[in-house]
Amino acid sequence: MANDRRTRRTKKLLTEAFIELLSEKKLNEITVKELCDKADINRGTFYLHYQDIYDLKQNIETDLYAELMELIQPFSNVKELDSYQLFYNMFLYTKKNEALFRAFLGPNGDISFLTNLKTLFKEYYLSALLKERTLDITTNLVYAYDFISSGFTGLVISWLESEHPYSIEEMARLTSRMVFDGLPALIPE
Amino acid sequence: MANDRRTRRTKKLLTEAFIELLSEKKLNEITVKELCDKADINRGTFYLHYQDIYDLKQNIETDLYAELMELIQPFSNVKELDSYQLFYNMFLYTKKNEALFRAFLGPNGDISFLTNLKTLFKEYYLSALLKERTLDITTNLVYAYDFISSGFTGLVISWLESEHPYSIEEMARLTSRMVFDGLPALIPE
DNA sequence: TGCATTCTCAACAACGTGTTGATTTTGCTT
DNA sequence: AAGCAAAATCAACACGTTGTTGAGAATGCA
Repeated sequence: MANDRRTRRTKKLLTEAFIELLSEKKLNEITVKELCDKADINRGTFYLHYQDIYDLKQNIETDLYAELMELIQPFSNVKELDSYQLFYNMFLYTKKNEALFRAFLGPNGDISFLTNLKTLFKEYYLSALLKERTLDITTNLVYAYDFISSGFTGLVISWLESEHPYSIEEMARLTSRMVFDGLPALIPE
Repeated sequence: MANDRRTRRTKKLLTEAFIELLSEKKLNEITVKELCDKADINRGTFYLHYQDIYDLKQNIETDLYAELMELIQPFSNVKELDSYQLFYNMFLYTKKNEALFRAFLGPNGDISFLTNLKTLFKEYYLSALLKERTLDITTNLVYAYDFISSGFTGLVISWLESEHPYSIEEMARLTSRMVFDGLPALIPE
């Protein structure tokens, strides 16, 4: 059932139409009927694959998380962590999936997607540090990584929304500076 | 019309019921009917004050922004900026309006509320720096403040969701350290 | 080619929506 | 305390979306 060409086609069309709709209007304003009209799919067919719009959204997100984990995974198993490279890869990935990230992180986006993204990043990034050095996990440390992962995802969002005037390299470097040196490093004089 | 005791009562009841519902289910799952049942208000009355659920939400948010601006305003007009005090006041405010912030920033929350919160904070915090020192607004600087405001709101969210094991003082101090010294300041040894 | 699966189509009851007009209740005003 | 205006209630309405159904057509697979 999952690997029938017709099924793949249907899911693909619905997903594309959904991303497109999400750039126009809020999630709650999107009806199944409207989505199917845009995708040119019979409404009954939609219900063959998804329970409702939110189920569809959930499916798309789950696929994204899986890909992201594969991307981050290698970094948490290395002797010496290259933060810059991690940031770089993340920025690169968001650019490659730009339409999707814009939809999920933009004004009509989904706060739980953002939360999951931050959590994912935080877990791997923190565990990478803990493999580099033997440290106790303190409340301080957890909050510090909350700050960093939120700051980082915030940068991703601004970067996407501002038509990325900075290159991926510049964004990764800027992130590194904020994480390791703080604000003073970015204020002239 | 706005200052009738009946109107105030209706709006208050609807708002309270809404916040309560938002802690249970997602925004899109909340129907006008359900909301009015919970608030024990006639459904027709709801439409006397709001267009729909999202209009109600918008109204609540707008009130919040107004209060927040009054809170931040003084900080952007001072000769020497006390960042710690600003963070402190913000944490204090979120604690005072905890139910509301939990609803809007929690799993069923609203991404545009978060965005607006970040923007508000960023604008005032950045303009405070620019009054302290005469600087050009560079892309670097704007992104730096994106990072900070996202990190800060991220901390607020984590803090609220973790039943705040740290005091407001500790959170404000931790934020300061992340902003001005970066991660190394929080890693022991 | 033949079989199974998927998609389409039309129809259905059920439900929430937004609005209406008539009526009752409430609160400001003097 | 009385009178007037404004707000809340109630019942009813047409409307659109939802989720499901059964039968038939189209498509992919082997």
